[in-house]
Amino acid sequence: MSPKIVDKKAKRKEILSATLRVIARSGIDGFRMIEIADEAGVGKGTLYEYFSSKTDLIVGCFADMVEDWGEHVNDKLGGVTDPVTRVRMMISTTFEYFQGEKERVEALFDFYAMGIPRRDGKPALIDMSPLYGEMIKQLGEVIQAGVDSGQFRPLNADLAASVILAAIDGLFFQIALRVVNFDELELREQVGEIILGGLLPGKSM
Amino acid sequence: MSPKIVDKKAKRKEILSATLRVIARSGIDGFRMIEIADEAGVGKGTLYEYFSSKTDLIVGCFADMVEDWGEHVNDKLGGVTDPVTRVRMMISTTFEYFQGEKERVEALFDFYAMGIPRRDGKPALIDMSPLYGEMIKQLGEVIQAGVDSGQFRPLNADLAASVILAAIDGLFFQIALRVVNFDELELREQVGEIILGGLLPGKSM
Amino acid sequence: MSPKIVDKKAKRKEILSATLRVIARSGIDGFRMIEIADEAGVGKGTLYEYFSSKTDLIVGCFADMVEDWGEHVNDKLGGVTDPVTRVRMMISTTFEYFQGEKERVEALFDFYAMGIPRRDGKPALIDMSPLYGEMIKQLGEVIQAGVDSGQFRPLNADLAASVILAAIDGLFFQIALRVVNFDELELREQVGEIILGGLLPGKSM
Amino acid sequence: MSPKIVDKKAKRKEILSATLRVIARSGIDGFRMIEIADEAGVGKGTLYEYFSSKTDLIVGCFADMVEDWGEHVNDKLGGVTDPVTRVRMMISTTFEYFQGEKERVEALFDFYAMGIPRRDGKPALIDMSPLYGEMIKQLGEVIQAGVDSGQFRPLNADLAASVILAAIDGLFFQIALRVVNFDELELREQVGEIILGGLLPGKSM
DNA sequence: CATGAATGAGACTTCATTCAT
DNA sequence: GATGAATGAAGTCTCATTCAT
Repeated sequence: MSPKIVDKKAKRKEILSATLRVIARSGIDGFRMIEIADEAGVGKGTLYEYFSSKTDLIVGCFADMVEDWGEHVNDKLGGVTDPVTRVRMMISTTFEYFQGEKERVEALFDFYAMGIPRRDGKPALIDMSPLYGEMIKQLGEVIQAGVDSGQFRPLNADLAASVILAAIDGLFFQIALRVVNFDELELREQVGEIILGGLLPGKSM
Repeated sequence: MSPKIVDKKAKRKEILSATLRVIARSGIDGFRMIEIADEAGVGKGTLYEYFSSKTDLIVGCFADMVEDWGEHVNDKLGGVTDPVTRVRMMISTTFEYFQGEKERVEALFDFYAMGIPRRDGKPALIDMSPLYGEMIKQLGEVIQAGVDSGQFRPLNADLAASVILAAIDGLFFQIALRVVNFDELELREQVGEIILGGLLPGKSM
Repeated sequence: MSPKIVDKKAKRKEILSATLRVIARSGIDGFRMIEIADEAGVGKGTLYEYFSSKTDLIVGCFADMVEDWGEHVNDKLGGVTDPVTRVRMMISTTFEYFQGEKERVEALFDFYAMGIPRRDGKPALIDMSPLYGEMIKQLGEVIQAGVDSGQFRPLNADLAASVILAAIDGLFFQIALRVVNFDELELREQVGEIILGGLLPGKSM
Repeated sequence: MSPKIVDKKAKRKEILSATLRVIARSGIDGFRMIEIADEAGVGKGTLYEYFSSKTDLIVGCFADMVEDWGEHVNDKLGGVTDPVTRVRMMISTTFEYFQGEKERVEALFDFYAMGIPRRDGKPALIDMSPLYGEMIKQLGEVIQAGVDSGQFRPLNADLAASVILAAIDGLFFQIALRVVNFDELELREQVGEIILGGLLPGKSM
């Protein structure tokens, strides 16, 4: 009579969380739906109650991570208005976020591979262009503000934004490869300064 | 007595070339061996005369590209000794190499996804750690020379090398996403300067 | 909550039964998994729910037949203690069992071919040595008892057991070849007596 | 001008000999044409100069062995006319022949499996019925002569021939399994007597 | 709602056979 | 005559997805 009460929201989140762990562990091509089911502690059929297909699950997992990352960064940058500080904090909170759960970094490049538009016409599973376009735009505006205020060198703000985001992505790859390790705060800040170094006007350090 | 004479080296190269094009077009998980065979204009069985498995083919394809890139860069950097010039040229020739054949960029992140070490114990298909370790070491030495000569700011040379390589990787991703396009020389040089900007001592530009 | 309920034991048995029929019909090398699936009325994938590989299926099929044959013989020999009767009945019930379903005889030599140890090191798919060792031992003990009681001539009991089992095997081959046909009880008993003849002390018949 | 002179007969024989060794080593389903080529020291294409297909090669190999065995037995039985001696020698020379080259025994049951007529209509690769029919007929005549002369008990001569051939076949199987070993002459003769025992009139041995 | 047994499309890989040299 | 590179048909096995319970 009284239908079982299920917190669909929470179970969905749990499935997404399990998916991230599994992708990090087995890679996107390698993993099987049964792994997700086992990891999430549900039956295989249940996955299809929440996601219409494997692809849908992967896309949902990436979208969830991006949204989560966005919230994390926005929380931290809340009232900060100074351009230099905003850029510096964007970099540091991003490292902080991804290093908080290693799975995020380990899964990241699986998602990236899925985001490349292919020549064969069929759209990439995940269309990341809008995401990157937006990120570049937002970061570019901050940088432009910094340029206008004289805190940054006069440079192509959008290009600078591209490079900063690129450096972060590339460093995540090296972290995933385990050729660098930024767990120590000091190193992380040094990297931040090197990245920022390209923007700051001449200083002797 | 006089068997058919075949240039196995050339045919192997042709298969690798076809493989790169197919990976760029269809992605690493998506492509099927028959696609490579068709693209290379050989029979399916022939692929297995040259590569023992799909994995072997993928690994061979990446190794071939890395080797080719290495030769390309070394050719260009031949007699150059000045650290600043070496770094600048490494960046520019790398962009030049990858943009020379768009397939390289489009396939790159498929390879990257395969290079991530997984928690599940089984080794990554492609172990890129040594490659990156070596690249960081070599670039780091050049940067260190520049630091010693006062041409670069005093900074952690290996970390700076990491960041430069990271920025290049990350920019390739954006190129693959088509959110940036460095086909124009001018833009490419601007990017080079932004990346280098982090290393150069204060200057007003 | 209430998943589909399936009698896995019965379905496994049905698959084994289908396998025997298919091997009898098409031979061990010739048959394809789809034939088994069709014969058993299940999908191809289902076979792999019950057996991990084609080899596993073949091995299981033989093991099942041997077990079934053993039970059949033991049932019949239940309370029989007289050595001569036991040997005679072992022979007759074995013929009875295998002729009860012609597929058994027709598949037998496919299994036998798989039981031969190969020089190349890799173990035979089916290790029949223990089975034959055990059969010889058990039959040998019965014969020895007959020798001790004077019902059989004094002879090497294990060797005699070997020869009896050999004659049965060899006759199955001729049955499969259709050069002899022991469907008639009379012939079957004549054969039994010829085989036994080697053991019994001089008699004029 | 002068065409290469090749002893096709000898090369054919060498290929057949290599085939027997390979079948003994790898089994009939397992072996590959390249193995035969390597074992015979010729190219793969050369095999097809002498045999039209893999099947043809297998059939030729078995036929060759049977012919060779026939000659061997006939040589030994040359002038022997006494039925008992002929039967005894047929048994002993057959053991001698097959144990002379272990490959023969090891390959035998692969051939046997191919000789079973299948229900699916298509004829067995090797039709052994005529061979066995002929063997039974010939051995049966000898036994009948022995029965007529009073040297054998009065029994169904063809049935007895069947049983004797069956016992030999079955013992070869046990030899191949390595559960018995008749390399020692004494054992071989004991076995011969046990087999013959079924035929000889009462004697106390 | 939840489950997992069943399914079959699809992909890799093998290997007998061909044929240009 | 001899060879072995090339081929593609064919078979095993995987795994996303469905659906009866």
